Amino acid sequence: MTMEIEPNLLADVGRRLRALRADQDLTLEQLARLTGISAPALSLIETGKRDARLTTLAKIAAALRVPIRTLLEDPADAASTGGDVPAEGYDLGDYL
Amino acid sequence: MTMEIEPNLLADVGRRLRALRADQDLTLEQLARLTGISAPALSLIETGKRDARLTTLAKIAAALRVPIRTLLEDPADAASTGGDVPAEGYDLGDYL
DNA sequence: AGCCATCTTATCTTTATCGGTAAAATGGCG
DNA sequence: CGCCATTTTACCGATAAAGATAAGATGGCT
Repeated sequence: MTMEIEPNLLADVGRRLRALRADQDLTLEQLARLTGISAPALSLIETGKRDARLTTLAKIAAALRVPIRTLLEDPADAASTGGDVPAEGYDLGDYL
Repeated sequence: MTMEIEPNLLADVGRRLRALRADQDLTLEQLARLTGISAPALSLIETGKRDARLTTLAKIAAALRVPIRTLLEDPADAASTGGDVPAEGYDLGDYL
């Protein structure tokens, strides 16, 4: 279960981005000036229609003054922060 | 201090990626098959020479069985997980 | 030294991001 | 209702990612 790449990853990140921007009462135009990313590009990212590059997300996060990881984490499962490694006894079967 | 986009963001992510892959004793070839991303592309990402897209990082994280955020967080400042928003009384000055 | 696995780098093609601009939706608000 | 800000969408050109493949480089190991 859940082996796809989370099809709404982009939409989720976009939603968080938009919420963050709204929190600071910024328009796309203003964020565009802060980031150097055009407003249309920001719109596409926020609406989950564009697969942004890592440095692009980093610029936006920097302008919004939040760590990049904030854009990716579900506030819900953010509780499990502290233990990450998958137990190491993980076998890939006949995949390899 | 540190207002740039963190010039070694890609190198840092690459290092974490490589460490994660080493932990599971995977070769680039094997990870390539698991992710659908070519081994050369993985190599470029791990050496910080390529600015990967978000879904690309997501595929790799999924194959390595770690949350995507793991690739972006410095284990050092991972302690501060829990409070993110920058206090809201943040002013952008005459930037806008 | 020679072999072998692994990783790196290079080249090429396809595809997508991204900035710019301009034009359409959307949404208040008087 | 018509304005106006904001956002969305569409097109363009330039740059870059990503797959494929092949050629080097690196390193271990007998």
